[in-house]
Amino acid sequence: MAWPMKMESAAVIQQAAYTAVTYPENQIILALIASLAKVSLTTGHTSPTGPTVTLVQLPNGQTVPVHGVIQAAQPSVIQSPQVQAVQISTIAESEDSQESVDSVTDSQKRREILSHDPSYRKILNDLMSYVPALPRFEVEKSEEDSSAAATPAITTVTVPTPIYQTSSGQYIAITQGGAIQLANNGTDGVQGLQTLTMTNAAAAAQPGATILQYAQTSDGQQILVPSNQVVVQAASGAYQSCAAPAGTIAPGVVMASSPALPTKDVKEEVTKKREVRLMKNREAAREYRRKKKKYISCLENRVDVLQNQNVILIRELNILRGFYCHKME
DNA sequence: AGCAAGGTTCGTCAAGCGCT
DNA sequence: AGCGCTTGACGAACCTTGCT
Repeated sequence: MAWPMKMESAAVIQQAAYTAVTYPENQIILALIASLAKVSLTTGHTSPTGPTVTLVQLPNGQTVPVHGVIQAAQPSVIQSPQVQAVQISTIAESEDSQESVDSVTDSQKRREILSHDPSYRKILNDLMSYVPALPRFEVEKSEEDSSAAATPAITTVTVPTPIYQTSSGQYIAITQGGAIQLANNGTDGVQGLQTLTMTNAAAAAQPGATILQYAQTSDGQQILVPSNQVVVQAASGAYQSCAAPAGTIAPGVVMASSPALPTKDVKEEVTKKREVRLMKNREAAREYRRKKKKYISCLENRVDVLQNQNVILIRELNILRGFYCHKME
């Protein structure tokens, strides 16, 4: 078809050149574009209110001011997935492909969400490490990280998560309010839910203290209690917890620790330490695998982005080839 | 349904690294 | 040096799939 074309072709050339020059890996394409079209691009300044005006000098010496169609120099797709998505959708629309529009919209949304993901940003930064001129994403601390940071040190160090599992598979969660919830492992978890009410007399952690203590439930099972809490058994038989001033126990209260835990038994101590270590490592392994999965999914998304970008560039190259051949005739 | 092969998930161990 | 965290490797248990 005949180009209504000077403007459009110039815009395409400029867009292609811009796209290519933005990504170092596209230098070959850029060289090809330059050799094919033999155009020189002069990007005008962007007024605060108006669009960029780009002067495109065509091989015959004619200078074409290009408005509107050519967007002002914008951040690279590689920097920002959202921008890439816009570019893709523009071209997809011109291709009259509803399917690709839909998929692009989906991926746009997906990338928009992902762009806020620290793992994704880290990947992007890694990928951009060979493009020093381009700005980096600031890797945000994830929610878990920030929440972990806000957690008092004593809690994190001694008990990473207040959920414990007994030797019989029961799960024990110690809530913020100090209640102990018991849940049976397996399908009947709800049925087996029990609650031991605990009164947390002082929320403040005692820094530096590492106390391993076990409370015994009604069915004789031992449970691990955070080191900043002392579990005592009141006269009524109810279990209570209070802040544990390091090494001191209020007189007159009966410790509910298991009789099977003689404090001077080194073997027991070693066993308990090992259990804590295993529990921590178990949690760490879970967390590591979770992060790994997230990272892999981000990489997969990155593959999608680059594949789309590749399609765009090839398309633009073909257009330019056609334009060049047309000019030569 | 039963079985085997392959895949996935999870817990554990151990090495390495950074921090104090 | 000791400690805690991260991460690769390994094995066990469980799940999925294809075949008979």
